[in-house]
Amino acid sequence: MFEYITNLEKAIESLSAFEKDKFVYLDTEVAVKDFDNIDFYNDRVRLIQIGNSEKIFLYDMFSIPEFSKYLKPFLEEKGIIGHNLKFDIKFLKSNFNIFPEVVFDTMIASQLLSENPQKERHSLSAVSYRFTENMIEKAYQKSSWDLKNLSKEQLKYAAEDIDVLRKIFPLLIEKLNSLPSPHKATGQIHKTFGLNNAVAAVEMGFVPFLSLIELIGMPIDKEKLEFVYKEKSSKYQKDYIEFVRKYGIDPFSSQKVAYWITSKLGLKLPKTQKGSLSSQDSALKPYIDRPEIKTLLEIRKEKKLLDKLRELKEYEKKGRIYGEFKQIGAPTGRMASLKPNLQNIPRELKFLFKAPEGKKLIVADYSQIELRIAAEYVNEETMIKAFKEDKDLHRYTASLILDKDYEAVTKEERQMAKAINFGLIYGISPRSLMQYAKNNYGIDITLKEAERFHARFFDIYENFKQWHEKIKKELEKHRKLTVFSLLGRKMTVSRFTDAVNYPIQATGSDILKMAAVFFGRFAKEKNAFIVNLVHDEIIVETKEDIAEEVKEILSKSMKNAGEILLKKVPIKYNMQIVDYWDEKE
DNA sequence: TACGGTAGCTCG
DNA sequence: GTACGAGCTACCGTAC
Repeated sequence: MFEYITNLEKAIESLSAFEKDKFVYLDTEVAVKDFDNIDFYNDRVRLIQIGNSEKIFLYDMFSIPEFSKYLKPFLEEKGIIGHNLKFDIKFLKSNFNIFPEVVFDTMIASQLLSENPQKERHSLSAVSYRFTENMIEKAYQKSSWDLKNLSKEQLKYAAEDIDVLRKIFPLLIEKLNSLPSPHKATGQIHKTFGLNNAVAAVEMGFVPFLSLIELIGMPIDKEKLEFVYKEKSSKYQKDYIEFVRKYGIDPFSSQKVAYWITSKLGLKLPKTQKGSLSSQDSALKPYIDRPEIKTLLEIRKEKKLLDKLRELKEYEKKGRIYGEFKQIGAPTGRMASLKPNLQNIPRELKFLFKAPEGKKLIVADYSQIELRIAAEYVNEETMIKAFKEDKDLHRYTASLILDKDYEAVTKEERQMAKAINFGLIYGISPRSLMQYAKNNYGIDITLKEAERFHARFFDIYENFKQWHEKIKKELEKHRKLTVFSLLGRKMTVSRFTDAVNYPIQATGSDILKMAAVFFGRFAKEKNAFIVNLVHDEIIVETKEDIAEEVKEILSKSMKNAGEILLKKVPIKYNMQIVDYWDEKE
């Protein structure tokens, strides 16, 4: 049963029912104008539902907006259990300046427990069905929550979600706690919910701060965006027309381009998988010395940048871009960014992202984090030693493979070694190494040579060899393998390359998320906010006069996070106070 | 006309 | 035997 509250006194009094609870269940219903385009600043919260094991109250925030004053200390003290709390926290923060930090998100929990988090659904109804086999009705979720009088059905629906949370929470906690966890969860979240799994504790801690990132948005120079768009647009149109006039070819018609290049220009092109002639950029690159090819590639590049500019323009609102993040976007725990994707902004456009007047950006990234993780993960002493001596790892690998002096390694040799080093993380084969060298550096090496480099690499870094062999054996035997990040994120793989890559990539995401949580907590009073996260990079927006202070906090956060998981390999990161995202280097 | 899958690009 | 992860657009074939 539930109680619908529209009276302030009753509302205040009702809170005493939760006196003894460490945590409460929470949900909100919001009057949203357009569900495809939710406006977290202008759409209004109608209901806040709060419950414990016995009671459920539905607070009508249209009737009692003053109640938020009482709710703020209450919700910021108690633990909060909810489903997809990023949504609720964004509204609580924007509507009432309420920001709970001790939370347990049942959606995140479900994702962490899933063997295939991308392919399974994690809506409240899906999770409820998976864990309790109860079907629930979500038809009222998008009903009109701005009606003067809410219907009985709406209220019943609003209360039901709390009831579902009550049922699934203990099941989720128990399952999370039964996962192996090499690190012990500590702190408020662990204490409040009895959550012992460290990965889950980090993810839960991250939920409020990811909510803030989305709510605050990434600052962009609107005027510059408009200007650059217009400029590039007219240049592109001019170049495109000029090209068609000159050569009679549409640079985007792959068929015609391939015919033109092979028949008219007499050049050779590789085949695509389906057997037709390939005219993708990489196939044309070898002929970049020819002016017509160079122009063609330039036009394609212009078009791509123009498309991206159009996309940014579309999402820009008053000098900011409010993107979305999927907290667990990949099985490795990496986030995904969408609407728009702020994690694949072309380098050439990063200068558009600019701190507003009186503000600065702090742009920070971990240096070669994945190689450092790999060295730690397999305890590869030769590589650990190189990192300890602060060597340029690619140059170092080249010098060992080629048996040359560290100083004598050429640029090309270093590039080659870089490919091998990266190949290590991805589980490269000699064949792909050969392909890579050819495609990316135009270096023609034979399969034999690639095999020799490959073998030499594993002679030098012995523990990597043993690691790879162990994985291969296990996979042959069982077809499947469970691997863990250094924090303990669990992933089941069936491909060799995944078994090699996942624990490394996942440890990187563990570190970044921990750093973001530390920063969020340390910088709370500074009014400084993370505005973007890109796998190994953190971008903070801060007032100019305290930028140095905030930079120190960020530095500490990144260091602490890294050192929790990397005990043998030193952490390294770059950090700069700038106006533009691309200002560093 | 709407949808699903793929290729090819961007980033890490 | 397979170099890892993501999102977005354009494009193409298929279903209605």
